Amino acid sequence: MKHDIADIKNLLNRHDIRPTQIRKAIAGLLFDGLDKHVTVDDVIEMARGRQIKTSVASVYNTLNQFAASGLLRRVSVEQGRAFFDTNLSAHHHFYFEDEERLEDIPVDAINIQGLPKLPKGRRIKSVDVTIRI
Amino acid sequence: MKHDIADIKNLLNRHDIRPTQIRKAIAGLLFDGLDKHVTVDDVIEMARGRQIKTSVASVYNTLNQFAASGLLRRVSVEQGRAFFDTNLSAHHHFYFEDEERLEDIPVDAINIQGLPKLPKGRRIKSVDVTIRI
DNA sequence: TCTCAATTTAGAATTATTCTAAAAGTGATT
DNA sequence: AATCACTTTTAGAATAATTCTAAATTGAGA
Repeated sequence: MKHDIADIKNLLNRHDIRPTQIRKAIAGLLFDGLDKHVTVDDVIEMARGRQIKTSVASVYNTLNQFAASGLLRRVSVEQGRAFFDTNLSAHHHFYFEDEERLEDIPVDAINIQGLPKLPKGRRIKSVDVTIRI
Repeated sequence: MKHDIADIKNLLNRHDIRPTQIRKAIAGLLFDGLDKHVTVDDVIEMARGRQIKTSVASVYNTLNQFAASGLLRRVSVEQGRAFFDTNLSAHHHFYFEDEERLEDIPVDAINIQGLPKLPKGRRIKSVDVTIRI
């Protein structure tokens, strides 16, 4: 589902994020209904391509805040750059090492049976399955 | 199984790595029979503690080479530092986010049934399961 | 022991990210 | 619409992990 401007504002409001200019602009780039895995540089380029004037620091601020608010999922597959995933439903990843690129694996394509018992006082924050290919 | 000096030399030879001073020294620190997850800084500190004189660049060179030769497994759970895992048999990981620390999960504690079909011309390099807690 | 390619090293360079503090924007209230 | 209190944005500096460079050192084989 593609979001229009009102949807984007609503989405931000629902997550207690003040819908400022650049937040709306970046949300508009990211939440267009297509699942994406973007780096900070990707977002800077996308913004440039659509004449959105912003700064490197703002892109970092915004993506970090979106991730902290549960609007994006941060994916660590490389020791260098971070990827941000717009697909928030449960799923896994292929990582194409040579292309430095992620691709979603539907959750039901992998059947995980039985998780290990957790150390005391811990709860699961996420279960990440990455298949490197 | 704890390795003595001859074992370490043999281990490097078997992996076509010239057993130089610092390589033997770092291998001696890492391959003592206990599974470890170390960062570059950890190794630098371990070396210092045992009066092994070396440089930051050499630790990077050595760990990178060990990883490339299959003597270590590089683990990417954070966007910043790399972890190097001395346990080469199949297993998974707990990642303690607050402590920035890894712990092994035995392979049979998680039962993965059915992997997705791979994109054309690809083969699996690794299947990494990380449970963030 | 000599030689030469491989290795080590200190420090510079690079890259991703965070920090800082000043300028601009925001939303509520007159 | 003007004011006010706060939040956000931004350029550039700072930080941190890692790689690069080029000179010095080492080590395996003749």
